[in-house]
Amino acid sequence: MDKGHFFDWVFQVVRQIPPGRVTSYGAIAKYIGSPRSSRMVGYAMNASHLEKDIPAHRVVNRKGVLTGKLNFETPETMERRLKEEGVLVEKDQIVDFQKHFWDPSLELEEQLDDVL
DNA sequence: GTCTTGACGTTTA
DNA sequence: CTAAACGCCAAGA
Repeated sequence: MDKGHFFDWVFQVVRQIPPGRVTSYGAIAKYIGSPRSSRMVGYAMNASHLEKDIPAHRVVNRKGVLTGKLNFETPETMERRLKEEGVLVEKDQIVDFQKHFWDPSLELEEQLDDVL
């Protein structure tokens, strides 16, 4: 609940994204309790390259477009990694985005329920 | 303390 | 249908 942990929350959620799945900035923002802070999620991703084990390539905008691919080591890294995980990408856009979509507010809820 | 900048999302023209 | 503008909120200067 600490304000300064906004980035950390984002990082934690992104780490939970399973391979072959993708999510949106808005979904993460909503999950951490700031539905209007979708931009901040992307902003946090910008710093994610400093962190470790942050699959930022699995985070795209609501349309499923690889907006931040230029921010990666190389512009092709994001698309290549997604394809390696079985996610088809056509012109910087994920094919069947909704099909691969992973909603933390849903998926993580089941995990919590399973733990409880 | 203010001002600028964004890997976004929604609303209007 | 596409394009542009607005709103949103946290960090860095």
